[in-house]
Amino acid sequence: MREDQALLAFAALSQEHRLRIIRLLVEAGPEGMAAGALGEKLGAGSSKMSFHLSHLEQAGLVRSHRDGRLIIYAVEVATLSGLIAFLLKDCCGGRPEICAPAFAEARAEGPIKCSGPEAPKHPRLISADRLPGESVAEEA
Amino acid sequence: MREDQALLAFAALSQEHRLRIIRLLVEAGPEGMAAGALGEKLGAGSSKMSFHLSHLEQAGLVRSHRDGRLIIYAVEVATLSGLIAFLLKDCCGGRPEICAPAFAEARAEGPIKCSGPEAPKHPRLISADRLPGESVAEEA
DNA sequence: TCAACATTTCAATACTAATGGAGATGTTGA
DNA sequence: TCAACATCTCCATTAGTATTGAAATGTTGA
Repeated sequence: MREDQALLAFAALSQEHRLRIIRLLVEAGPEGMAAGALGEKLGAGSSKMSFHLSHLEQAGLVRSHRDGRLIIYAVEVATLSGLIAFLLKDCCGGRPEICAPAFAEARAEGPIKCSGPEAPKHPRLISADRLPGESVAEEA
Repeated sequence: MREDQALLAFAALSQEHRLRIIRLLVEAGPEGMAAGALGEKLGAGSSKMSFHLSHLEQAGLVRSHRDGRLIIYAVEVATLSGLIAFLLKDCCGGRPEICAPAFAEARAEGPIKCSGPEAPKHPRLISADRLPGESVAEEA
């Protein structure tokens, strides 16, 4: 991932509504979700949703396709994983004191092990009602 | 990491100067770097640097201490790893199709393996002159 | 073709962020 | 104490972002 793409992605994720859209879309999986359904979950009007969704799409974090009168948005997995790789590689640059705790923290308490083949297919990690606060053992 | 902290961190990383500051500080390691030295590397004046550095400090991504007439900035490792963990856990939520490629990409081509104990102490992964463009095998 | 619907686009407004210069603050060595 | 230095703070300006409501676009089923 190039630096300018990473900048766009960070900017896209730095807004509350957009971050929650991404979390909902990750949860929704490859089938994605209609703009209206997302707006309903977030309590945001159609115009607002359209604004943020197009922002996310420009950053390459989601893609969309029309299905009848709905427009379905789904997360662009490659960009998200590219962004994580960017942080791991270009930003944290092989310093184990940065990466190792991240891996540990991501696995600890996390419902799912991420890197193993033993991970379930459709985990539903993020429940929408857990979004505002946080779960249990956090704080980096 | 709480959602609001992650939002702050993403916002902080979404600006070209600030992203480069972080990369320079990761490269510099625990000893950190003086504000002026960073400004010189980035070709930015003192006022601009002060603005961006305090932005990064508010986001918890760097810490500072005075050393004589210099003010030394160093990356706050816990926040950076917490942010990666946030992406892995709360955002990508155990979907291996997101995490696994990130790990693979971070390791492939990357000078250093990240998660193993065999990683060198002081790798100098990022050379400043490689910042604008990119290295070799990228594109998520 | 038409009404109802889902979504986007547009325009106005308010807000926040980025920049550059001038001056203030704190530190050093003489 | 003072001049030189490193950095920060303040101010004005400019640019970009978020929000809202109204209108436009495209789709469906009758």
